[in-house]
Amino acid sequence: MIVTRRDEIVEAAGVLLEQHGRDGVTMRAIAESLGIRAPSLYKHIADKHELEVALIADGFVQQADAFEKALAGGNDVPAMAIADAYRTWALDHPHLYRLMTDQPLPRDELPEGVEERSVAYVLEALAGDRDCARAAWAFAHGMVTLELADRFPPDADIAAAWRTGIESIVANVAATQNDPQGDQK
Amino acid sequence: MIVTRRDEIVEAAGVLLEQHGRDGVTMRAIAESLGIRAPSLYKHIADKHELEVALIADGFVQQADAFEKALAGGNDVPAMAIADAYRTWALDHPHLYRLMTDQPLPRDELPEGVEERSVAYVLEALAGDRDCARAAWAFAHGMVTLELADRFPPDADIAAAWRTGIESIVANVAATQNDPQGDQK
DNA sequence: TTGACAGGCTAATGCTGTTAGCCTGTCAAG
DNA sequence: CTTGACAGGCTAACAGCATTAGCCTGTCAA
Repeated sequence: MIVTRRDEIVEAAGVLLEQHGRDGVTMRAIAESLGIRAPSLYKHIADKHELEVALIADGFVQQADAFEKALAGGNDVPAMAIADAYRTWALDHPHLYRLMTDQPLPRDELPEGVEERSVAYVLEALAGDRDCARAAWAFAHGMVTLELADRFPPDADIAAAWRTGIESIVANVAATQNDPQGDQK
Repeated sequence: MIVTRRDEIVEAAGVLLEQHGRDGVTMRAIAESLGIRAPSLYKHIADKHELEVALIADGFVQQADAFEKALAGGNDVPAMAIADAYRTWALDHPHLYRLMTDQPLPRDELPEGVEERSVAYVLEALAGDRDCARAAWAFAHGMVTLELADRFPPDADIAAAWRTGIESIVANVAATQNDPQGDQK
């Protein structure tokens, strides 16, 4: 597998992002960590935005890999396994996670299928119920961003809130499955 | 009620935020909309951060007011009323909403009680169940940010996902109420 | 040997927040 | 009245940001 200069640039940007957060990712810093000057970067990438898109795409792949591993584990309730993996991955890569979710997704610029793969695992874990999958996804995303932004009080039992949320939604899936037409009782 | 120059500055910043998004809020733009020059702003505020904190504090008040009005409405399920108000307010003030949630909350710099008031309504709507309140809050926050970031596919029934999520969590509250010790069946 | 091109470079531009230092109008104290 | 302080403007300037223009050099194919 050949490593182009562009790949090196993206990787350097990724390292800076993890280590120094979003503000640490400047064109000068990226260039410096490669031993060149900032304007030279533009021989390989169009602009900083393209760099961010590459990082985001990378993030989706990593995230989907984490989901896959979690589901493969097996014994757990699938939804809970995904939820754990979601939280763990996000807390392990806070800056990348925020980069991926802070802004409208630049779908057109992302490689085909990269987003879908990640979403597919969530859908699978919720037995294909789209509304529940979206609710679970939103819940997980909300939990993570609130935790990353220190919005929960210090004494909050965050794990309990996760269990409560996921169990509630899973129960709803089960109910819908048993009673697909939504007939009453 | 006296309006200080500082108030005018904060208000001008708020208008710019609503109209042109976060990037539109520059010290020069704020100054220009008041007919003065950027450096003069520093006679009234310490730095841009202080300005953002003021906008955030304002946002919490607005949000809490919206919740209050929603709960006062009455006939609905309280949790659903709050959820609707949450979504509506956020979609009406997308830039302010993001400013409020994008970054770790600068709690020390916020006026006392401003955050608590907003949270209290959510807790009230969930019958005081803290885990469920946190789950519901995270769910709502996640739904809003995903919607604002265009993360749902165009054909997604967002309202249905809201209903699914809130109903799931409310059902869980009811269950816990009836069975507070968590005994089985 | 020539010519093209990849990939560096410096210099410069226009944006950002922010500081230093100056000036002027208002207003209270002597 | 006059004096002096101060509030609140101002210009000039700085450092850091992404980015562009234009130049130079080493490599490699024709």
